Amino acid sequence: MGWFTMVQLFTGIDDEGMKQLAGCMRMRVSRYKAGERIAELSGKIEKLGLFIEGRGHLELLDEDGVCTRVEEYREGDVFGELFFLPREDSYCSVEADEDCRVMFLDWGHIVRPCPQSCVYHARLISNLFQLAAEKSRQLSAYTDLLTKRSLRQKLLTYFETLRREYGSDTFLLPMSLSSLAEYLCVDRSAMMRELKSMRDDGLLVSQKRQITLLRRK
Amino acid sequence: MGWFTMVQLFTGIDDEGMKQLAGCMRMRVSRYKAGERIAELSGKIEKLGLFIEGRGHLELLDEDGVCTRVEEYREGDVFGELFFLPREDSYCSVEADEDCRVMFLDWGHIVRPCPQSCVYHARLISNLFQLAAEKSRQLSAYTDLLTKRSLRQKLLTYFETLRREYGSDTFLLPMSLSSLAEYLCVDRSAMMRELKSMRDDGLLVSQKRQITLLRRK
DNA sequence: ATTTTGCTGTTGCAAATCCCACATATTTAT
DNA sequence: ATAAATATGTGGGATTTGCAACAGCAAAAT
Repeated sequence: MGWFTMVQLFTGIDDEGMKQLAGCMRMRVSRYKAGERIAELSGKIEKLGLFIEGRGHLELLDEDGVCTRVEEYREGDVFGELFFLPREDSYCSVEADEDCRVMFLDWGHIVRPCPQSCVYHARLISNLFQLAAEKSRQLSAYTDLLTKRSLRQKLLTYFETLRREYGSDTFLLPMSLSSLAEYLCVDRSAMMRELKSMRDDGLLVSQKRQITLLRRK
Repeated sequence: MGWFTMVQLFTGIDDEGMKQLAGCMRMRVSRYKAGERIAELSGKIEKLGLFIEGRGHLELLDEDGVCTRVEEYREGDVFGELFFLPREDSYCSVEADEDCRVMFLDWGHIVRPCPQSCVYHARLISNLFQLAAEKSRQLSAYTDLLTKRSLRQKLLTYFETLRREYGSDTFLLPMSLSSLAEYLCVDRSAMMRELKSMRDDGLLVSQKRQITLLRRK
């Protein structure tokens, strides 16, 4: 089987299907050097890209000229207006952090009814819906975090998702403590203090990025 | 033209198209009394509903048995796993707040390639993608708010979106000040204090729900 | 007409959080 | 191997925010 079997966008599609889709969707692969611009996102759904090799990110230039990295991409990740629809008045682009190979699919051909009305086409659409739904879920989970009123609640909520994900009370944070503070939108020193306080209260054991939740309930 | 022309889900679809789709999608309309359960959402995309009449909401029962209203629906609004995909371990349902009429579309028939590969079908799918993208954008805008570190920044960010929306420096808040505080996840009295401080600093004029932004930049 | 309920506006005080500064690992680059 | 950059851990002190309480007002219910 080809490389694409590992890509969520193409789950359920075999070699035969890929061959058929490649023509039907006008798939094309482009190469980019680190630092190059891969695509610009508009206010309408019209592009769909897939990172085949290398890493990149989506950045947003706000009206004050401030540039922020909004999403990070690596092999297998998709981007496009379906997943991030910029406001009309902002400039938004996907940039290569390393040398990349990126596949583009023509949006018009995705939505347009396939002359052969092939099952592969339907599967691709289904996969896209799945990806869109998961993206929403992810965003919801994040807002759920942010709406928590106290630092402790934020940490616990986040740790809880990690516990579920790893299926274990002990896990390693997938990022540095500094980054975690940023992610939770709190001050790092305040977070360290709160972590200590949670250790003191017997809620968890922690050392560097290793956390063990106690008091399962 | 029919009532459905005003519904985002059916934009671009005429009477003829609706007739064709109705059979093709196995559309069916059900009635519910206030308080009744309209649907349960699972962890897989398999349902799509549309409020034709009446209001309702989506609620989530978390593992501790705490119930929260997550989304509110009125005429023309859609719901389903595409828009809110619950975690496997949670119970999630749509409930009627008033007497309702709700249309259901069969998800299998939406994704399955249409034997006639009709353009209406393609348009519906396209509309669904559009709705999914807008849902994501909305969530992103909200997280953007919540990631702001200070109360003042939260207020300004929110007011800025209202200014854009209304196209005017003066506007009426679409909710009570109390609800706004909840929405921004801050204490109401703290918010009132901050509003006063912003008035003192000449950033805006405000009285009750009426806001006028000064210092446009 | 009266009561009840909810929204607005304000205050003192307590608690949580942020900012800054420093010391020590640990990792990365040269 | 050495230097530089980044990550971790801690603390003091200023600031922001949350909490609780109250009063005036307006809308809605009785």
